Amino acid sequence: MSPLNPLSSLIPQKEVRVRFAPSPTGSLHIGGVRTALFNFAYARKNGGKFFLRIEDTDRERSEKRFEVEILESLAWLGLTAEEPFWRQSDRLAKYQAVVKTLLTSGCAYEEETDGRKAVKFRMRSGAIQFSDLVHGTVVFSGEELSDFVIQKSDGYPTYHLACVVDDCEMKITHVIRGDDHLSNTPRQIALYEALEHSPPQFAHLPLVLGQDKLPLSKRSGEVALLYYQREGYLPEAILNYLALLGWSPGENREIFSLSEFSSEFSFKRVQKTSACFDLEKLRWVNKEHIGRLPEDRYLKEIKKFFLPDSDSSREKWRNEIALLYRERVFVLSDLQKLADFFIQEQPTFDPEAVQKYLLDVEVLKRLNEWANVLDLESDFSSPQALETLLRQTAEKMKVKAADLIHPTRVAISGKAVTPSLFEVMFCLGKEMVVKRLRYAANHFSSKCKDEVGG
RNA sequence: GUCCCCGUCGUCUAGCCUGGUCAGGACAGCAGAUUUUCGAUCUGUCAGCAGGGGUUCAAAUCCCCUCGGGGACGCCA
Repeated sequence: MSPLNPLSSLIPQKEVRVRFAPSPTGSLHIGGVRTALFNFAYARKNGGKFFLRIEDTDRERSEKRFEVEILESLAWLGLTAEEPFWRQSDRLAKYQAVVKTLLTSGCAYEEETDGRKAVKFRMRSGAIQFSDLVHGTVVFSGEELSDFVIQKSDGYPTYHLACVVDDCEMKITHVIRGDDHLSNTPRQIALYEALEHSPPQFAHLPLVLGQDKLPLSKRSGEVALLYYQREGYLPEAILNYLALLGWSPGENREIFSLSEFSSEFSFKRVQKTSACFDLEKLRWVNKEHIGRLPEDRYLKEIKKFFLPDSDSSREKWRNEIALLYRERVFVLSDLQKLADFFIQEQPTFDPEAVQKYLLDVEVLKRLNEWANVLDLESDFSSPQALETLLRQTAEKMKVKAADLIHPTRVAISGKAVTPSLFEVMFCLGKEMVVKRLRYAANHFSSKCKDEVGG
């Protein structure tokens, strides 16, 4: 017995075991990811184990493809669970055996409705109290709870029964799940009692709501994790943002890694109130993570979204462009929209940009001259050389540099907004720049309004 | 309806447990700067303790009520 802490030797330190238990009735959604994340973090924090359990007791709605998708999504996120994972449909015999003992002990009874025979659990009376790690003490009264079905007429267990039986067998120590299960808890505690098993600790996390303040649903914008993956959100950014929904490190720090979150996680800092999913902030968090990526990782990730099949000869060129846009990319798929003119034969002209900078006879005349200058003698060896040349040319034309810069930008990119024009010209190359300047000068001249009025 | 949970800027939150710093930060918004544009960057700024009672010298913080939101009450999970 330690003289410093006599209690430590009396209370055996139980290994922390938690689980994420989705049902494969749809794509993994961001609320589910958040639940998985908090489970994962709590296990990590306590040197415990994180399990995955597929709750596929709804024969109608469960689909194998969703199970596969959930597995892949968790792997992509890096929320790795113990192998192998559990699947409830593999354990029907176990549930049926438990139902039998409950029937025998009188805790359950059969009931026939509309010719279908199910088994119901006899809810006990009296107070049912538990201590929730997020909410503190919660008390329900057994009288308010009615008996409930634990085995369906098809022989499958219902959620409550399967969940409790598995949590017992998996030796789950902490059930960390969404707030929507808070009122299910007294029913499950009654089941633990009937099975003569002590209940685990419970922690009910605040719900993630859609932007409309309503619970996540198909109507509340995009809820599937897969969508965010395809848009080019980084797993670390999604996890970081979701961690912020209901938890904070307690200081003014918002960008952190999964391992930082895991080592700092505590239920003491978990919010009791539900949180709205804010796409704008997620985008910002994603941008912050993109900015923190090592260059090679950034290039590797962006490659999935920009010229993914380019051969090695264009690899260098693609990387130059990607780097040019690095601080402008919020989600990886932004690049293909922002830098589309690099890979298109002709840029797609933004009508507003054209209107503002190109529809002027004098401007187009200058662009033509400028194209000739570039064609004849230009030094495309560096962005700096191009800038010098442009400023000299503007001076000869007796116009401000900006009066040549903006039209050039629109002519070669079709856009009013790009990174530094000289970097863009440099990446695009002499041939393409000259060609596009001449095309614009020619093409838009017919569209200029005769200002003299005719 | 009954029971349970929750209520700090538009949104995410710090502060609450252990009353006493102009209620702090972030995203969005707005304004300004850079003038090679802006959805980039930098700077500044607006905005909140749901309401009402109490306890106290002092309440976002403790207590009660009201109101508001959410959840459960499925042979869904």
